[in-house]
Amino acid sequence: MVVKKRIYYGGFHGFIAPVIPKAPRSLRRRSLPTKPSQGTEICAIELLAAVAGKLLQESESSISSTDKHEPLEVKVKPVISEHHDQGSGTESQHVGQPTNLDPPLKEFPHSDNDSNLERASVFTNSDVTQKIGTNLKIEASEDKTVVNDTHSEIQRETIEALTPVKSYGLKDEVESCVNNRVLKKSASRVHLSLYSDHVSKHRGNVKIDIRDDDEKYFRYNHYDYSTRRRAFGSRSRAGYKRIRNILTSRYRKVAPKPKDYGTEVRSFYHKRKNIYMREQYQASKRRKSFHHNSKTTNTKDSHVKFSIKSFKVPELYVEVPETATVGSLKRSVMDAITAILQGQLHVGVLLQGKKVRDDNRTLEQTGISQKSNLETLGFTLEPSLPESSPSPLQKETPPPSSPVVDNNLEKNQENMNLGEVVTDEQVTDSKALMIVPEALDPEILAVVPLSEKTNKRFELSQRRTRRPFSVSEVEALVEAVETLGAGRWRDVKMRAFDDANHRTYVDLKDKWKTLVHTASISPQQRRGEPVPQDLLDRVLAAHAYWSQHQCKINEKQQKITV
DNA sequence: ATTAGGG
DNA sequence: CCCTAAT
Repeated sequence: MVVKKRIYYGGFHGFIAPVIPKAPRSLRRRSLPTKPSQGTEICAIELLAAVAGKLLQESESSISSTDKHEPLEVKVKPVISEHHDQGSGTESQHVGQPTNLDPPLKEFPHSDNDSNLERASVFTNSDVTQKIGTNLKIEASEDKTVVNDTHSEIQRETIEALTPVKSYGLKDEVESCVNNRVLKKSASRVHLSLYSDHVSKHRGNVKIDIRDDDEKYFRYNHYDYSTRRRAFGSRSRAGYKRIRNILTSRYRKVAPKPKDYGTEVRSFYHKRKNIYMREQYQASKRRKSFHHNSKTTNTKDSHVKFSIKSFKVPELYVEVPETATVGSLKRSVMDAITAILQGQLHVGVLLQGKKVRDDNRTLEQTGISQKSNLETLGFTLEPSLPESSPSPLQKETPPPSSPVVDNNLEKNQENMNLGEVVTDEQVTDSKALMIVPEALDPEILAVVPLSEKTNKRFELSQRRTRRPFSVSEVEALVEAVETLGAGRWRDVKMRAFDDANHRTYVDLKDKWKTLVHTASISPQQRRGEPVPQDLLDRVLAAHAYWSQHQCKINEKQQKITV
């Protein structure tokens, strides 16, 4: 029998799942805001991961609401750091001086914790955003005849404009982050510099769930001011179960079937911590820059002027052993960043969320003009990585920007099993791409505790690959329902799909539902592999029959009860 | 674990 | 397909 969300408390291969008392769903889902315990240290790295997760969430939610350019407000409460001894300065002193790595908060008069938070927020907005943002200015002509202004041109210029960023103080920023094991202002500062785009566009809060190696569980700063988003951070436990289930499920054919790692896995689990940073840079939809008074404004060759605040960058994946030195962590982070920035970069052009593929059309033809909505113009960086797992059976090689590592271990395997090809036409979703600095053991990765957003990510990626019913399957289903009736899906499953592990009775039920619908609409409206009309007729007949049959049963039952 | 139905 | 409520 196929199990999806079952908990195996026996643990597998030495990995013991935490026993969680079950409560009603409504209660379990509720996560009460919890104040941080006093004096608890937050590792900067974990904060980094948390912020990254938060930003990821922000970016995801922002897809549907791109117009909410609100500043990110990071509600991280610095627990340990002390500013009492710091003199108070004026705020304006350091604004715009990002290279100053001194704790920025000391510039503000110290009061209580809450004001600390505010200060952090202020700092990030004023400082970091400016930095990267002002570095990229691009100008392109709208008219091809005047200037070579195809998309390739834009892309080239974009890369050139990006170049300064490489040498620019990114490294210092990152390293200053890593230097602080205890949460300090500079830590959050770095995060935000990495996500400067979000800083300028989103408002949110950060919740940090930290679990230590002994499964203790802390929740920090659950300042959920936003009502439009579902809280994340209350599902770490569930995430564990998820992972375990995934590994043990026959449906989810995740590649890593653990060998006999036994205690090895466990010790590993205690040794390592996973930092899973995913970042989504919302492709900058920069507003028009304002050059209306310029003399060069003719009617003939209008130019498209815009600036790029930041780029949508694929996720960063960083894994570091807990026993590693801080220095090596620095290098790992640096590697991940440089790998993106120095690798073969491609620039994708997005217009209204859709990728512009034709490099040869003019901006005008594509609809990119100063008059039109330049806010919807965006760019993505698309590193091209070496194929991690070339699958000979894969008929269609995914574009370099598409997910390579992520959950494709599973997908690839399924593809091979079924000969199916997953075509990711979600061009706007070129997010999942990992930079793995060091060789990564997927088996271990799956067992290592994952941070919250990783869980979410993992779960999201676990949607089963679509498997359209074949005609023969439909035939079998129809036959079974004809004899057993609609509603006895478990019996239908056992009768006709007992050996098809990937078809649950829910699937069969759903399929029947769609079959009935398909049969009742005109052939022109149907999609997918056409189902023979005679089968559809049988569907309708069976549906009608069993509907009536059900009615009769109900009537009888009613008479009996009355 | 199954069933029913909405998303 | 997924998710949930209700059995």
